[in-house]
Amino acid sequence: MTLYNQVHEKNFVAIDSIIFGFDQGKLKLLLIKRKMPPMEGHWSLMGGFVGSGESIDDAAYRILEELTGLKSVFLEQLYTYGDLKRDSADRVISVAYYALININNYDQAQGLNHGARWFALDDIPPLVFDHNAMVMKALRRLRRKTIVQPIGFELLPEKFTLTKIQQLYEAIHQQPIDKRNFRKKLLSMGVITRLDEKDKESSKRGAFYYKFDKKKYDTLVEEGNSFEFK
Amino acid sequence: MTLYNQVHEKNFVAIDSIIFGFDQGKLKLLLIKRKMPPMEGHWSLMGGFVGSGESIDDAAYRILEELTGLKSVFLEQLYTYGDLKRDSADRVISVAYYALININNYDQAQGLNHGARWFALDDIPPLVFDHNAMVMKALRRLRRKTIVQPIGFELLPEKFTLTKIQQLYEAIHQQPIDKRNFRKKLLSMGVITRLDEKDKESSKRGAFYYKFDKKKYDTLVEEGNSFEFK
DNA sequence: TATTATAAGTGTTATTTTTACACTCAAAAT
DNA sequence: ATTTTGAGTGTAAAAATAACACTTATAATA
Repeated sequence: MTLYNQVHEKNFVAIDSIIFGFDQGKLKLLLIKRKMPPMEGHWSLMGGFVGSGESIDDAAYRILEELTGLKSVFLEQLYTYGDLKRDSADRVISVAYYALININNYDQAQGLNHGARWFALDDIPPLVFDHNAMVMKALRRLRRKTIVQPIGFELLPEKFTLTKIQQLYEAIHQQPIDKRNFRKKLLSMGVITRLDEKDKESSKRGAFYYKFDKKKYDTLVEEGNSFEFK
Repeated sequence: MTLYNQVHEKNFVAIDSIIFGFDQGKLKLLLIKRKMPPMEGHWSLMGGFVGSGESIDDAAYRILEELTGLKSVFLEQLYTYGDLKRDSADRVISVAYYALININNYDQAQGLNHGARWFALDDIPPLVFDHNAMVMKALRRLRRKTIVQPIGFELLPEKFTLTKIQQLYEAIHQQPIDKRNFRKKLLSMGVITRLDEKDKESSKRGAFYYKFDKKKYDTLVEEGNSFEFK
């Protein structure tokens, strides 16, 4: 018995995860088929309850790992949903997180346990509760954030071509970008480095691989400059 | 007994409010003296627990009104703090909200009940738990948001002079702004209207009052344009 | 009533950033 | 040898931003 127990009520607190991936030029979302009532069998975000002995960040990482097998990936709190009737079974407050993962690293076996499937963004089915609203909010956040911070790279393999990253930005912002302007600006920021290796998959000529240079980015930030990319 | 009760644990969920005001050219914060253990007598954000029968937004409005007497003011969810040990008495998950109020409308009598006082931003005392971190986060959010949305007006009286709003922006962003450029840009957005009335308080000559024109702003947004102010 | 003091108000130019736009190159496949 | 395909590259116009200083209206004062 502690100080607050006499006086105040407790609530269920859950986590829901919006998991973004990028594949075949499309931004995608990892959804699961809900295995328990209410709404059993419906498409849903991955989620789970926050235990009384874990922080909400820890809970979010635990739940993400359970579905994807991934531990150290980009995961950021999005928003907390606290309407009374949002979960049809009981009063549950849900803290939504969004994750950006490199789709190649995703552990399919684990996903299948939950009936998980990747959906292209323009193909998201109706989801349980307020999950569609969560997705929309996450998407808006992703759009804004990729302008101001170099988090897009989280969705790509370590080595990527300029064409790939342009396609990623086009998918996120859903609009075509001028190739020359894009490259000029991205390279001028000096946070990606060209490797000596070429990708020969997608063209005969081959395209240079680049990688994100975290050190240079950190220096840039320390100097008070900012990544700004629109 | 409902579906989730057998299996999952509940947690205390609280609200904490970062309440901004603007007075005498300074951005200010409304803080209270904590009236109960733990940390009784220390400076703190206004807060309270979320009941099992109210939404978190409702709880935030209720708590804000209790301190300020104000109902329909700008109030937005900031971030949810969920570390295990953040409250020294028990495990409490706290959803932080920030409010922007016109300091003249604030009900002082009600504030005094809670031992409330306004603090200039560069004069914030050490606060209980993680409240100083909440304040910093709210400030960063306010800075970003005032660039992208016309929420600064929430901190001003309905009628304000161009000098006042410039002082507000200077206080928020903590840097001087060129007077001519500021006016040119703000007026060119066409979301404030000049009144026929002058403020004679702060100068002999008098300065025209302006008011924010929500209708024009809404039209601007509908047309796909955006308020962008740096 | 003339002078002074104070904040309000106002335009132009240089610099920087953003946008628009089309051809050559390298290499594999035929 | 020719064709096909995506990779790679520069310049000029337009727009946005930044820098900068004097005049005006009025109340207070001499």
